[in-house]
Order: sequence, then C-alpha cells, then structure tokens
Amino acid sequence: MSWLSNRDREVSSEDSNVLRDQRVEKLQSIREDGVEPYPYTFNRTREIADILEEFDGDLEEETKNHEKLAGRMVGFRDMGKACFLDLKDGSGELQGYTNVDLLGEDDYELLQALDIGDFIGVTGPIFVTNRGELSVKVKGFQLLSKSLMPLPEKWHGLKDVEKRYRQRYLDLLVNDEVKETFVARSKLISSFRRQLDDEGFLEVETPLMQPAAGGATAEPFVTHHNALEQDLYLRIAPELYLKRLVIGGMERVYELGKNFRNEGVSTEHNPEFTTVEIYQAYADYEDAMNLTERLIARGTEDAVGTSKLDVNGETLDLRPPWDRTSIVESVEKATGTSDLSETSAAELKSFAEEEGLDLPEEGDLSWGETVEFLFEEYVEDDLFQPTFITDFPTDVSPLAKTKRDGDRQLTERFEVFVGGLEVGNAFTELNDPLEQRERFSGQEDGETKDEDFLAALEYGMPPTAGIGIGLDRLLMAITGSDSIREVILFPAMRRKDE
RNA sequence: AGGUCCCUAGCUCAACCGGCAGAGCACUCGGCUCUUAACCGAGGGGUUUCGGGUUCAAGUCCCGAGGGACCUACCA
Repeated sequence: MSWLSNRDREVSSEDSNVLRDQRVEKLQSIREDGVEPYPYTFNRTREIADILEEFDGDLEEETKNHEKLAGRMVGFRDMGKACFLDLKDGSGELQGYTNVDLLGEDDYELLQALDIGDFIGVTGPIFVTNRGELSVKVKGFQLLSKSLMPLPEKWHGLKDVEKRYRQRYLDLLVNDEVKETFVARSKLISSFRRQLDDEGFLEVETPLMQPAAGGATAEPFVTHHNALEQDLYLRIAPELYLKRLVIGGMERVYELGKNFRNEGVSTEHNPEFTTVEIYQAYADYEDAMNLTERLIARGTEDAVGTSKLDVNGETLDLRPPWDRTSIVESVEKATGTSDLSETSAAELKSFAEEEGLDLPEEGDLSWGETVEFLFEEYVEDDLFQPTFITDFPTDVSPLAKTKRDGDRQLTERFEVFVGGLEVGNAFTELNDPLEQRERFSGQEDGETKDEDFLAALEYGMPPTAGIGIGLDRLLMAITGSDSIREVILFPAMRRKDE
C-alpha cells in the first residue's frame, strides 16, 4: 500500500464511521472464511430486463434452464430460514428467493451476512412466487463485490440536490428517473449524429484551445501553454474553425462537443455545455430551419419515444412545420405597436421607459439591441411551442448575412425556441470578407477579431448556412427539467474543502 | 457579483416561546421457510456544516466563514 499517499490515508480515516467500520470488519471475516470478496469475473447468461421481457405475464412452472444473473443487492427481506432479495443490474430489477435448503447452511449464512449495496451473482431457475411475482430461485450465489458504504434509503431516494450532483453515482443508483434522463441524453446525441451522417455531413473536430476565442460574444476561460509561451482560450464556439473547413471544400460538416464560457451559472447556464454546430454549403437559413425541424423532431422521438410531449401538463408538439415569425413582427404583436423598423432607437427607448422597463444602464443601446431587449421582455417567456424567431437586427448579428431584399438593418438569422427555451441560433453566413472585417471593427467589446479567420474568408467561402443547437437546453425542454444541472451528469460545483 | 432562503444520524425528516437531540428506513443481536417500504423484540449510531458570541442553559438568538437552492445582472 506504499503507493497510497498520506492524503488518501487521512481522507479515508476521516471518512470512517461506525457503519463503515462494521462493514470493514465483515469484509475481513468473510475473507477469513475463505471467500474472496472481490473476485475477477462472473459469467452471467442474461440481463434482468431480458428475463422480465421473456416471462412478461405468465409462467406456469419454474424454468428448466438455470440462469446466471448478476447485480447489486438493493433489498433484502429475511424470514429466518428463507429470504427474498432484490437484485438490480443495469437493465432492471428482479426479486430472488432462496432458503437454507436450497443453499445449504454455510452459504445461506453468508448471504444473510451480506449488505444492501453488495454485488452478487446468482444461479437458478425463474419462477413465480405465490404472491405472483416473477423471481429467480437462488440455488447458488457468489459475492462479486463487497460495498463498504451504505446506500441512500431506497424508499425516499436521495433528495439533497447538492449530494445528488456531487455524488451522481448515488443519484443514478437510487433515483431511476435520473438514469432515464441520461439515457435520453445519450439517445438524443446519437440520433443527431445518425441523422447528420445520413444526410452526408462529416463529423469533424476543431480546437478546444484557441489563440483567439471567437464565434460568439462571451467571456472565455484563459489558460497558458508553457512550451509555446502563449495564452490560449477555451473555445466559446467552434464557428470560425468550421467555416474554415467550408472554405477548404468540406461542404457539409458538423461538430458535436463542448464549449466553455466563463460566466455566471444558473438554471440555464453551465460553464461547459454541449452544442452541435452544422455548416452546409449552398444552403441558406430557410434550409437551416427545415434541417433544424427535422433534427429536433426526430431526435426527440429517438430520445423520449415521441415528438408530442407532455411537459408539465401542456402538450409540446414538435412535429414540423414550426411557426416562423420575424423578431420585429413578434415584438409589434406583443406590444401592440407598428412600424418598428421605422422607429429610431431613441424612440424605442422612451417607449420602454414609459412601459416602466429597466433598460440596461451602460452605453447607448443601438436599434437592434433595443429590439432584442423588447423581444426578451415581451415575447421570449411566452414561447412554448417550437418557434423560429427570424430576421435579427444586423447590429446584434455580426456573422450573419443581411437580408437578400436589400434591408441592411436585418439579417437572415433565426433563433429557435422550444418549451420556452432558446435552443438554437442559425444564419445565412456572411461570406463577404470585406464586410465581415468591417462588422468586426464595428463591434465594441464583443466579438474577438480573429485575423486568421478573416484571411481565410478572403480565399472565398461559398454561400453557406450555419446552425448551432444547444443540446443541454434542448434536453431540458424535452424532459421538462427546470434546471440545466438535471441534464448534465456532473454540473459545475464549487470545490468543497473538508 | 448583489438579494432571499436552506444545512440536524448513512438516507428521509421531527424537535412549540431558548429547557435532557428524536422517528422511520439502513446497521447489529434475537425470532420467523413465499416476502415485497416484510413483520415482531432488543440495541448501537450525533462536533445539530464550521468558528466565535449572548445566556444558568443554544439545533433554536446574534456575528463571521464554508457549501447549496432560487431570483437579479453577464450569457446560450
């Protein structure tokens, strides 16, 4: 044990308590009896879900086949010379029955001495108890791994959210719906990959550590590369690299992965979050809307089994086509105003003040920023059914192409809302290198200028549509989760020193 | 970063106006050969998040620290 650091020793002794001490003693006595508490393997024949499925409903008499099942013992009902146990594996839970005649006295005594939380392998036929519960008749068993710490109580589960996030393994173990959420997450992600692959998109990987953090307006995390003697930023978006690939002739690419933003955490924000960004040459934002609808509707169906969801008592219907409304129109409708496009920023501002809204203090808001502000105040919270909000103002959309009808005030950009959450952002990409350079310089403290990207653009980028979808947010919407932490296995937590 | 609230046994929760820190499950011992939150009897288990203060007396009141939740701000 010399490789154990002193710190580990201290921690393990500090963690000790009566219940743990009891189990350590039990572990030793099991060893002394010649039973290895941590054997290397166990060849199970079936998973529990498989058994449950096969004998769903009726089973007249016990099976001739003996199954070998393995899992964690999560319940134990001792009746002296007979007992019942609940065995849980990754697929499901099955009751086991045995008695002293089936096991013999020595083995039976060992079984009685085991704790809830221990892993065991059992062998025996499948049968139905007098009370009608499908069970395995345990004619032999083997201890597969001794647990030293007691599991949270099964009936009430684990509720303390801090403990649930810090010790997610316990949360997954005792709260079945938590596991279901993360299974849905996995299915959603694989569905996106499958769909994009099927439509001829190529999955690529671009730098997570970038010399300039671009593609969005957000505070980056800074790190330092010693040998290169330079600071690097954890990416806030993969956008500018993916466009370089389109310039390089990769006409359909996507990247599914994490972004990092050094900003506040909230029910909708985690410092690292997962997006899929998709770029398609010779497509525009109309195509992007169609693709977004398909991806999300199908992804949801693959993840949770339906695209008509019940979210907190309301039906969220994700089947295309979705509502498409321009941001200006949505604000006009919600505020009962008109001719927003002809109204100056100053007039909008005084309108907002008359309505008693608190405008952001610093700096003068541009026309576009004011429109966006009014949208957030009046419209955003009421969006529940999937909706595309289109044609964002140019001054809040530095990477999007302006409208093809010549309106320089607006861009071909949309944000997509599902269940009231902003889950995506997309546009017809600005591919005029000179205009792009100008738009960057017009930004005050927003977009970091990526000179290398601007240089790449000058070699020519085809007409292209780009989409970004926030997978954490989307998962929140389709699982009805009220916090992003419920859909991230290990959400950001402040370090807790003991 | 600011505001409000929370932290009691392994887990879920009690403890009135400041008066001996409790229950259920889990654990230990005894009983019980078809139970299912098994049941019956007995028992062990606490630095009440941590550090100060007020008081004859603090889980409870006051101050500070740590962690968490929610709201606001930045953002997706």
